[in-house]
Amino acid sequence: MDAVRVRFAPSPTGYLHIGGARTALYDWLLARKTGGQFILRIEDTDRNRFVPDAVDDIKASLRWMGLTWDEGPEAGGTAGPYFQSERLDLYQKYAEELVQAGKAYYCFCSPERLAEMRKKQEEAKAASGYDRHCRELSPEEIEEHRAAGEPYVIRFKVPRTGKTKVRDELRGEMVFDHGTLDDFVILKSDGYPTYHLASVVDDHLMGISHVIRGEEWIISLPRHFLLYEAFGWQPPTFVHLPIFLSPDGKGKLSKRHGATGVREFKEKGYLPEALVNFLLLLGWHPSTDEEVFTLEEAAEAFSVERISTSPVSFSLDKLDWYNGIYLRRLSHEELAQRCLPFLQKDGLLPDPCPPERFAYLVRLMPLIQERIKLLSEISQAVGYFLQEEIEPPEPALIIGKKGTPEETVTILQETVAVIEALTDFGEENLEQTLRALADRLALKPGRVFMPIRVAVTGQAATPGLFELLAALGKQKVLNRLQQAITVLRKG
RNA sequence: GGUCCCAUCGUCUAGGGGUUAGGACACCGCCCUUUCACGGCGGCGGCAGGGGUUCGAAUCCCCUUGGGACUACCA
Repeated sequence: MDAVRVRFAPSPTGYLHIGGARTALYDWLLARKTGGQFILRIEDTDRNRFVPDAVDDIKASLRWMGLTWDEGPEAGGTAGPYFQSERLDLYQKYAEELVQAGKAYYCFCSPERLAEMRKKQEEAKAASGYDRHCRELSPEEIEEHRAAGEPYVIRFKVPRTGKTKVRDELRGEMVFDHGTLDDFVILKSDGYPTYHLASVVDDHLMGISHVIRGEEWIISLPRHFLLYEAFGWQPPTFVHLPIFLSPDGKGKLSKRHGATGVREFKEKGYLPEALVNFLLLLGWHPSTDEEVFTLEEAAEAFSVERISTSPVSFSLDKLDWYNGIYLRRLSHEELAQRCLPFLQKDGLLPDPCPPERFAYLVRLMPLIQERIKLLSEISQAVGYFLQEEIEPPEPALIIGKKGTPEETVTILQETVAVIEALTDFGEENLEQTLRALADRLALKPGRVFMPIRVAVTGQAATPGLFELLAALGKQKVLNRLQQAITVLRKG
């Protein structure tokens, strides 16, 4: 088998979309699995929809996911340039070649005429498509138009009869009748190629062995096969990935359905490991029941044959679960590192963060690692440790469902007393002391612990009380206990 | 409208002639427990419908239905 060369070819018309990210992932995986090359090619042939910082976002998002490319922007390579806008002469040359060979022709139809034609077709409920108006122009007529400086496009001359047999690796052979195909544009009037021409020319010139792309392209497959045939080139293997449907089941996934850009997932606090794993299983399945894969493990297990063909509803619930899995796999140091930007954004830690404060953050990680599922939840989880003071909690929250204000004040006062006497503020000693206190007051441990918890954290759901108190430190604990007592007395 | 693709729990899916139709997420219950999580155990829940083929269809074929894609000088 020839060397595997796959390419991810996004169009810089927006930020890297989650669907594109999956395509890139499968590309990368196939290259890795086979020891082949992963190429990044920027398809910037639409000058109207071009978004200036889209290329940067695409590169950054790919890198964030760990999908580095062997050839492409910044990486270089011998098959470049990797921006289609820098290959215009190539497309023009090949388009012209087709014209010379009588397989394509100049078309001088104005956008207005085309719009009019389309309108009529719609009204007549006829099949849509170019009416081949310029297909049989005589050389003289063509010269006349060109001499007049009229803009033109180059259209591919689809055979009037016959069928084209195409092949998708997952779906097998499909046959398209030429009668359903129109003479599509391959070179636009601004000298830029359309996707059809550019991708075929580049895939051939770059030695691409497998084209992995979204299912929305399968309808264009016959055009691409026709182009390969016209050039006398061998088509690559095509793999069309199932489309992502919106979670509500209405149409394909789009911006209206919440986060669809890779960067948005990053900002929401998802780990790239989780996103990658989630995307991996959306359209691909191993032969085992395994569900958790690192990028390397996935590269080992991946195979094109196990990609599915049915449309995928893009529902996020499993992503949260994956995020939890990978969050818990991180070392405390690493977790802290990843949480840091979120805490800085919320003003809970300075930027840059002094080493001692970072060390304290690392110290807190074991307390919250099992309790957050998004990095963005870190501020809520750890805020009361990092802030000197907390808002006085609501009396009702301190007292709890079953307690009385009087009893709660007593509990808190007794707690202050025993804690003040403590010299060893370690977890174990704290537990011993407070359990003994509950015993002495003849109360259930929970009855004693809950008011303390709320008093020092302001929250009812927190890490274990003793580890939390130890991490907070004696002074803060005492201050907040006092504050709670004051609040209860006033209320 | 035309062309094409797709069809197993709510979701992602395994299963490709003989299975009590398997797993994961979500949901519910129980256990663990100072709260919340984590974890463990259990439960709920599915082959779109109709015809064939076959001794036997979730599995193969056809039709219907449903969903989706495309229908640009966008990709």
